[in-house]
Amino acid sequence: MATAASSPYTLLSSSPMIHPESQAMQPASPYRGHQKLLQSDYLQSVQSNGHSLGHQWASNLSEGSPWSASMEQQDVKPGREDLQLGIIHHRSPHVAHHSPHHNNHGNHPGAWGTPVSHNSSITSGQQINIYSQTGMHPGLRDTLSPEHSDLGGHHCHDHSDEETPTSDELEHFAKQFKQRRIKLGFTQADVGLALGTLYGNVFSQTTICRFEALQLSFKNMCKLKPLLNKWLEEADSSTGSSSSIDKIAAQGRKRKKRTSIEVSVKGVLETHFLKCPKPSAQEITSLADTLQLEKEVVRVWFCNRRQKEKRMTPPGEQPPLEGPYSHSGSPDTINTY
DNA sequence: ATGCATGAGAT
DNA sequence: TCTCATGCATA
Repeated sequence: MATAASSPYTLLSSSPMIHPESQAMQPASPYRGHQKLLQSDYLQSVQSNGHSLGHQWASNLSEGSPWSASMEQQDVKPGREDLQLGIIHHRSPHVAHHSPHHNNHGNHPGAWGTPVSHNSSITSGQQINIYSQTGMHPGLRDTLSPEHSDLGGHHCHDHSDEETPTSDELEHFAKQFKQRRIKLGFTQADVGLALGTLYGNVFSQTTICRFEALQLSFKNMCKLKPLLNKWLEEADSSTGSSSSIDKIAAQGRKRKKRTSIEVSVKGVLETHFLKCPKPSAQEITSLADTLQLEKEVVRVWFCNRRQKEKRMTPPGEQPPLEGPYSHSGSPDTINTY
């Protein structure tokens, strides 16, 4: 495997490989959630701004106290007018997408596999999960509150669009998306950039990856789905057409180096997390002191840990059921041509 | 693919 | 200060 030269912090690190991908696919269907509460209450800048990176760490190689003294955020905005990469948008088959946002006020976030035992009303009530309670993983401790504003069954728009996809639907879409993406020869990073180029929302490889792996919150998945779906349409519309992948040179700023927490320390943190997922500032401080970590690091660790819990596909509950036989028995129907 | 990190908004 | 969306850097 040709490994890209890992330049710590210089300029771009765009791998010159237009090579589709090389990651193992996970045919697993992690969760079997069934919750149709959509909580897309916000529709943040979905367009109009293509880049909003702001925190750029000054090249501070010294790891003495990276983020304590000089953390200036001088955002360099690369005026990328419009970058065409790969996809040429020339025709849109059918742009059928209305505003899928009927803002529901605060609901509980995350909680994918939350077994809604009393799901009474769905937002747009149309696609009921037939998998009602086939098998839910105990790994997910729900955040389900008995109160869920149904707000649903009155103004039901029965548009067969991306109203409120179910977990199963999202799961399927993600899977299909990945396959097509790969078939088309795009990397996750390509897609992320393309989204920015086409719609003004740039996403990183990370996000695309997490989407495909269903490691985002339900709400987040719902938000991204339309975008990715659109990209798919565009991409497959221009199949065969010259797909020249151009990458833009990265900026050259840097960020703080990632703190590596030792495994043993992680173990301690985990233990504490199990006891108390939300330690107080005091607790965090003492814990940090004990572990000889900065308080911020500990605090962030807990935050991330909580987030991880909220995402589905709890670590360890990923059934990769792919035995010795690597037969691709996927009855997917993605044949467009 | 993931771990640690940032920042905007909600509390 | 937490949550939530998101990403750089890294394994």
